[in-house]
Amino acid sequence: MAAARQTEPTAAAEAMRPHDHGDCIRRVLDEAERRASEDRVNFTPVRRHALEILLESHAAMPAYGLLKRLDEDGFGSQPPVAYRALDFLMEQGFVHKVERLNAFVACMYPHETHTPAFLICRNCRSVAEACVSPSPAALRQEARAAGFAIERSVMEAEGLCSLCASEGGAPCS
Amino acid sequence: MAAARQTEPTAAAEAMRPHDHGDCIRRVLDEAERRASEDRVNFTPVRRHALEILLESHAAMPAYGLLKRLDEDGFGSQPPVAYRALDFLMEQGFVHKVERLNAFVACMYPHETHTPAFLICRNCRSVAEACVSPSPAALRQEARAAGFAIERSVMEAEGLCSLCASEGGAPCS
DNA sequence: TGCGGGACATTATACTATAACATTCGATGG
DNA sequence: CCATCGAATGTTATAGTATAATGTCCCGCA
Repeated sequence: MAAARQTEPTAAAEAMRPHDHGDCIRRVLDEAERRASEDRVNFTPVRRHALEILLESHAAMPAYGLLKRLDEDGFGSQPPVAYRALDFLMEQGFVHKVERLNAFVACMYPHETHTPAFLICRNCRSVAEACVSPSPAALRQEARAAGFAIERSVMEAEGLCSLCASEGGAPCS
Repeated sequence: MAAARQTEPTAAAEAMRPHDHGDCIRRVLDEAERRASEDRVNFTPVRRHALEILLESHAAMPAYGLLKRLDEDGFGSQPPVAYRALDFLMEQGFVHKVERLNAFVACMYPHETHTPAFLICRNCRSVAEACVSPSPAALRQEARAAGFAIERSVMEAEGLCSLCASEGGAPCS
């Protein structure tokens, strides 16, 4: 197992490792619930369930994968079902889109607005959200000089996670 | 005109402004030509022409937009024509994919390997490639701790360019 | 009671990307 | 000279992603 080679227990390192999702699911879901009622937005069943599904999977999930799950659970089978839920969840900052994969992940740090940064394994598609803010400062500087108003930004790193690297290409988890 | 409000003449600021593309097209194309023959890779007519088209447009172009242009110029009308050329150009680092737009831009700094960073106007879809390397260092640090091997990374900022901001939503150029 | 708006349902379609296999053509070596 | 190997291209089909457009339902509120 590659897990023994970890050097420091960072957030990304933790996320890459198998662990009990029960705790983080409950924690994030509670936080989302709280934020939603605070902001007076409508956290409807389908929206809540979509978030639950993404939290369970704890990996990048394509919209049509989410849709399939929602359909199985009785929420409808048409694309807008998934995309509307995702739009809402992204607006609220509960979910990020991983552009490189055309897939979606639940945000693990919903308590703070941030520039998400992902470590994406091109082999098993596992996605760890780094909690660093990888210097949007420099980009903001550039943007200011260009008169450009940044509204959203993403940094994505693709590569091979430790498990996939050590296990010769087998998908991890 | 918003251009008067620029503070510093950075690369992004320059790219956002209308200018004579002739020079940068020739410069980049020459550089690409040189690098291709140096690396013994096959810079075929369709690949070269695809790069020319992207350089002319100097904005994010979708694959099917490129395909349409290639078809008009007699290079074939089927999707693989465009995607194969794009794959080659991206491998060589002559073109970047702007994930957020599912679109492609010619790289303005083909002489050096870098982590591209884009300033994407959500209104006119203009794309300026910033020449800063926005601290992949922090992400690399995280990645190392997680045993994750970064192979490619991108930072994307979406917002409103100065022209679109000042002209109330009209597309620029 | 009527009205307005947000959420949801439904249908259709546009857009993005790749799989799979056939063909061509030039370089290389026997 | 010819075999053949591989890179590039041609061709057909299909998978996957996303949104437009329109109508309905339901709840809060004047």
